[in-house]
Amino acid sequence: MTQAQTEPQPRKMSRDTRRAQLIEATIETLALRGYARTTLTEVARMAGLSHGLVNFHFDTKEKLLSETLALLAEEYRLNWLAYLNRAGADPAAQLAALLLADFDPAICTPARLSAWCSFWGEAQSRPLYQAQCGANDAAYNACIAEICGQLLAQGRYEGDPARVARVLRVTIQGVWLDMITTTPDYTIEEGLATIHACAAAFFPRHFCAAGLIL
Amino acid sequence: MTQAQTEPQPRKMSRDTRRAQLIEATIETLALRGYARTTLTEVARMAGLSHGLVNFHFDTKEKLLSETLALLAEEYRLNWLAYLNRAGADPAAQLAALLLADFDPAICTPARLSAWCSFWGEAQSRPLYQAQCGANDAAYNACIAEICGQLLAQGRYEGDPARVARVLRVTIQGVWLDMITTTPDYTIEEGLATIHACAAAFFPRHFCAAGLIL
DNA sequence: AGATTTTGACTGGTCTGTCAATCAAAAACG
DNA sequence: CGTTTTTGATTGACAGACCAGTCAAAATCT
Repeated sequence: MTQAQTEPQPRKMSRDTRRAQLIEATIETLALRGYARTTLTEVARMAGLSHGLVNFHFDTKEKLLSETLALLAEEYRLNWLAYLNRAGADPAAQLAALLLADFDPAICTPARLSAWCSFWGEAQSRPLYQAQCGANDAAYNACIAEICGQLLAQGRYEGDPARVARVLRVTIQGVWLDMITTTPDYTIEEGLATIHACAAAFFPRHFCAAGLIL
Repeated sequence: MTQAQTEPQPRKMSRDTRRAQLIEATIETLALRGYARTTLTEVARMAGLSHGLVNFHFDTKEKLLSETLALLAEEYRLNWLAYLNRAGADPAAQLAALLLADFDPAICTPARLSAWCSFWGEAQSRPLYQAQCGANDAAYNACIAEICGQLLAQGRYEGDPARVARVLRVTIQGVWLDMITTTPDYTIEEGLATIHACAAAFFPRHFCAAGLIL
């Protein structure tokens, strides 16, 4: 999790355990060194293992990065789906849940945020990101747009659902970026407050700076 | 501007012209190949010149990238300052100018947006970005926060100036990201409409989806 | 001619992917 | 139950490729 050569570690571990360990080391390396300087040797050192083992488990560097992105995407997807399921049927509660989901401590980690950012930086020039996350992103966009549409109708607000949804979505993304680039980085609470201020601007009878009203 | 070996080109050009040409080729390469795969050979080929010339004019790859980022940052800064100066003293007009500035065709180019995105992806792990853009970003943030504060006071709106400003700022950034990553990419008009929808949510008596009111 | 730009080959270093050897655990055996 | 064999994970050295930076020679300009 942290650096290298800490515990002696059992020499032989299950395939899945090692793969998970190496993917975690990849996330840490992406965060610490950036995409361009993420090397197999660096990842291996971060995991406290040898270089050859990375190729043994993942064949190529590209597959390692691809599976790392897949893990991030899947844990992100499962997280907001879980929040959404717990929220019930009320659109305001659903929206509040979606906003909260992205600041869950399991998702909103410095290392994970930085890793996401590294992938975004390369996304434009590689099919990898779209192939891995395109469907997930589309599902999320459709979901938050649907919820915004319902809330706009229910509260008799004016506005285009797609645009309101897009503003909320990119505000979350932007706050994520801020949280890792600005110095000193601000807290999860401040990030959430910013999103809630945005939601309150669009839905003033349902949201305030502290979050959902009621 | 586009690919390589098009015109025969005069062999000897002024120092500054060549440098500008190589920087432009760097932007194109960053956009096309991403940060990690941007090599000096690639940049030189994009400019239709030889590899060695890049080192002749910029010494190191790092200096080339640094000066490329400096150019982007400076043309960005000059652009919004020019828009702001033309806007007069009214905070609503100033804010409208600031929002429009980021969608100026000279700034809001696919290649430039992609290049920015490449730098953001590496920003977290390298001091380069902060050193080059930290002051500019801080000035921009202070400026838009000041304007938002004035407009909030003038219009008797409620809200924290810093948070409103941050939402507007990251919405612009997020729309930029969307414009290059989503398929099919949407137009500058749709991007502007999204920003205006956001401004209208915070300042409903000054902005509508079409922009500044009055 | 002298100064400056431009080229392309070359070097040293780094990275990825391969592979034979090694090692630890499990399985088979006596 | 102790020993041997098998299996599969692990290592580190190595080869091939690529890249940044150097430089001597060539081309171009003044």
